[in-house]
Amino acid sequence: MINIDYTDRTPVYEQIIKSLEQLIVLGILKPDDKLPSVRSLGVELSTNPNTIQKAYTALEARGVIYSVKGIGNFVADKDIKKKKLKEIKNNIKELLSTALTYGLSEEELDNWLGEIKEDINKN
Amino acid sequence: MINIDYTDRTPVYEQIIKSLEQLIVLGILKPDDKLPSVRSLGVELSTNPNTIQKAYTALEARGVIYSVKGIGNFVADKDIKKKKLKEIKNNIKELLSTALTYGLSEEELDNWLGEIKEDINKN
Amino acid sequence: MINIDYTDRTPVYEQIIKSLEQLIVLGILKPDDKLPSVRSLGVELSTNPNTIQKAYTALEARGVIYSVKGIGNFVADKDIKKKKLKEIKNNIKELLSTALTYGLSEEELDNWLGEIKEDINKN
Amino acid sequence: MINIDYTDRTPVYEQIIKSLEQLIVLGILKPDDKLPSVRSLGVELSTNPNTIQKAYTALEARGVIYSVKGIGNFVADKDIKKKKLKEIKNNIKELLSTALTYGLSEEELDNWLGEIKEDINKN
DNA sequence: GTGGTCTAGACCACC
DNA sequence: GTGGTCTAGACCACG
Repeated sequence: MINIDYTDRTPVYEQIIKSLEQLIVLGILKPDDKLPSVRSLGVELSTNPNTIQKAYTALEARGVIYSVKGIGNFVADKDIKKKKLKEIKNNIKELLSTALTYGLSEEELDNWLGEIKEDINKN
Repeated sequence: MINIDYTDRTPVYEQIIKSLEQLIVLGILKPDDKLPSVRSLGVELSTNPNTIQKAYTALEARGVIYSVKGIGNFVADKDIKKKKLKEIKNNIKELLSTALTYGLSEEELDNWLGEIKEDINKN
Repeated sequence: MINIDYTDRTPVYEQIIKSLEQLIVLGILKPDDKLPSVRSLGVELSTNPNTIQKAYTALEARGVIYSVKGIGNFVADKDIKKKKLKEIKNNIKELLSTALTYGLSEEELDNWLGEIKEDINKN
Repeated sequence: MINIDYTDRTPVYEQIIKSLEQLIVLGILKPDDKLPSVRSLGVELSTNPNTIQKAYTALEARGVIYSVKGIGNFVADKDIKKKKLKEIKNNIKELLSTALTYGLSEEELDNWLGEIKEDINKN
């Protein structure tokens, strides 16, 4: 379920975080579901268990999962979806505003959005 | 013209690259304009000339500037603008498509875009 | 496997780049093979790790290798061979065309090529 | 008659040397012809007179030109052509031999040469 | 003065 | 341990 791209410059632990958050947002992992153990996921992704641990610790700090000592890690939050969508919206806003300072006219912008929506619908 | 945020975790040389590209895209630096010398910019940004050199070398590798030994570095490309806008467009497309896989309806998406455009026009 | 000529005026880091590209083209280093670490190669070539780093960074920018932080650098491209051969072909073409503008007749040219091929076959 | 490409990484004075040698090989500048003065060529190429002087000094060291104090610089050698052609031949030989070590078969090589000759004849 | 290369030594993030 | 960034200081080639 999780794919790591070692070619990518983004750290492995961040890729794991992103993947897990996605699985939760998509509802594939539901609240109180048990996450794979640090060791087993380490084997599966052929990466260092420390790296998995780092990802889990970060997710716990964000309140996305909670850990029960000696038992395992579990999905916590139901509101990641909202947070993620808000995040995406802000990113888009920032991108569009820099595009405008780069001289993109409002008309071109509307063309862009049209094209993008078409493109996405194709796939 | 260039501001470095030393508290920012993104490398100084990348901040320099980004700033210079922006100045070029905005037309403040035009083709064949001379860039500040590695030493002078080093003093100005109170950073090491090697760091500036690294940024300049990277920009040259990308074809954004060209360098003449013993003379200086100069703006090369007139098409960075297009490239940058394309880059931004692709980023937006990716963000929107993940938003949709996260369950955003087309209607909500249009609301988003409306709000975003309003927000930007305010400033 | 890599030899550096410090009396040569071409920069050390370029010599390293050239050597590594050759090892890859010759198939001695294959895709996803791990390159020596910047530090170990630095010791081996009795040069500064920064110089190795510079070579690796340039190779990564060209898409010849990819780097994984904390792990190492790895061979990426399988098509360097084609690129290199194309490069050579273009160089030959340029040389021959200037030879012709210098007044070399087509007959002499064919003699040349014959001699050259003989010469190479001897060794 | 002389074009300098400041984008090119090869030093200006070497570009000047190459250009002058070419003019001589092509017979545009003939033995005992007077070369432009250091100052006038400096103005023409909008480059530093020192740079021109450096080129002239190098050409004199190679026996391609001779200088008469207070009078000017003059074309000397009639055999540059042979030297140049020999040089080109050696370069081609080297390129071909590396191409072969890179795994180019003799058959492919013959194809190459055919294509190259065609290409040149077109222009 | 300008770019470019290199060294020595340090520090950080990642695994 | 690995890559990556940065500093300080030096030297060379070029114009």
